[in-house]
Amino acid sequence: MDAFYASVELLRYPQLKGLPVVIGGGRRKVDEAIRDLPEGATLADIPVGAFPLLKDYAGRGVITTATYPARQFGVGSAMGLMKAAKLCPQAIILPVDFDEYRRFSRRFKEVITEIAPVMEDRGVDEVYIDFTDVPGGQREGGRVLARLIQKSILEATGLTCSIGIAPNKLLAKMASEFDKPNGISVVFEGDLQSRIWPLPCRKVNGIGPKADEKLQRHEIRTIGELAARDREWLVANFGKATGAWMHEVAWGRDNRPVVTESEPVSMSRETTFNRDLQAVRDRAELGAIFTHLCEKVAEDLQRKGYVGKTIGIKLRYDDFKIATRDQTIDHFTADAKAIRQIAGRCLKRVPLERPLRLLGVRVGALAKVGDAATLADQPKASSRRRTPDDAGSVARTASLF
DNA sequence: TCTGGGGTCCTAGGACCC
DNA sequence: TCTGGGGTCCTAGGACCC
Repeated sequence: MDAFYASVELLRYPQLKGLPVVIGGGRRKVDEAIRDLPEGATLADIPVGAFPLLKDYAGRGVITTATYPARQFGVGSAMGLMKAAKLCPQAIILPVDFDEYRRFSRRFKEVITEIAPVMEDRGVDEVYIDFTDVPGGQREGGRVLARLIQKSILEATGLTCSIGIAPNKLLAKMASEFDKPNGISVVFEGDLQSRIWPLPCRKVNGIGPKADEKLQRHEIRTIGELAARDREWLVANFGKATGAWMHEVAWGRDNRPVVTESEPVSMSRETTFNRDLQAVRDRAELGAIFTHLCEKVAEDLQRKGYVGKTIGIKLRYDDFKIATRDQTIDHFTADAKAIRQIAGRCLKRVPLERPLRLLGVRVGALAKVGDAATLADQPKASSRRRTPDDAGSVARTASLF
C-alpha cells in the first residue's frame, strides 16, 4: 500500500491532500481541533491551520509514514521527529491510529482474497499474492490481474497500492518498488541483469544495514557485484547459510512458497517513556507501567485465544542498549497476575543501575487455548528443567537439613 | 537530530537426557 | 584418568522486517 497510514488519514482529512503530512505525533492538539469544531461540522471541516505542525512538536518518537509531498523534503519512515522538524518544519503531524489502519488493512486484504485466494500476510500494509492459478493471472505478464486488484482496492477503500509481478517473492518485492505510488511493474527472469543487478544490495529483502556494511567493506555495492563473487567466497566470508543465501538471491533465485496461514509465536507490549526513568527514584511510576503492560499482553492473548509459557521482559537503557530476560514456566497462561509475577522475577535478574528508556513484556511459546490443555495433559516427565527459583527451593530444602 | 512498536528468525552456549 | 554422540529445550542477544 502507498504511504498507508498517511493515506488512511487523508481519507478522514481530505483538506490535507497535497500537503506534507507525517504520522507519528501525540493526540492532544488534534483532539483539541476536533473538540473545537462547531456543531454539525465534520472532520473534513477542520481548517488546515488548526492542525499541529512538526516545528511545534516537542515529544520523543519517530515518523511511521510520510506523504509523498513530505518525502520531497527528505522526510521518511523511522526518522526521528526532531530531525524531520528541521527538514520540513511546516509539515502537519498527526497521531498514529492503529485501530483505523487495521480496519483498512482487513478491507483491502478481503478484496484481494476474493479475487486471488492465495495470499500471504506480510503485515498491515503488505501482502504476497500467488497469481499462478488465478484465471487470467498470466495475461500481459500479470498486468491485467494487477490492474483489477488495484481498481477493486481503490473502489472499496479509496486507497492506492503498487504491485510488482515476478517469478518469485524476492523479485516481486523488488519490482513493487519500481513504480510507486499506484504503479505496476513486471519483472521477468531475463530482466535480472538489466533491472536487478544495478540495484544496491540493501534492496534485497533480508540484507539490512549490518550485512550491507560488511558487503561494502568487501567492495560489494550492487546486487550485480554480489552475483560476481563465487559461492565459495561468500560462504567463507559470511557463513554457510548466509553466504549460500546471498549467492541465490543475487542470481534472482527464491523458491519460498506463498504461505497463506501461520500461527503467532509471541505477543508483546512495550512502551518508551516520555522521559528516562530510574529504577529506584521512579519505582512507583515504573511499577504502574509494568502492571499495565502485563494487563495489555494478557488482554491481547485472551482476545485472540492464546496462552503462553515463556514470559519475558525487555529493557532499553538511556544508551539505547537492550537487555532481555525470560523464564519458561511449566504451564500455559494468559493471566495478567501470573504474567506480572514471572515478569517481575525476570526484572530482578537484569541490571537496573542505568536510567531506562523503554520497558516491554513478552509472552512466547504460544498455544491455542484448546491445544494447551492437551499439551499440558502429556507432560514430558523427565524434561523438567531447573529454574532460577528452584535454586532457591534447593537452598531452602538444604537449610532444613 | 537522537533513534516507535510489534513481530520473526537465527546463533550459540549450557543443561539435561538417552 | 579421561571422559561419546545425538538430541531437545532454555536463555540472551542480535539482525531484520513492516
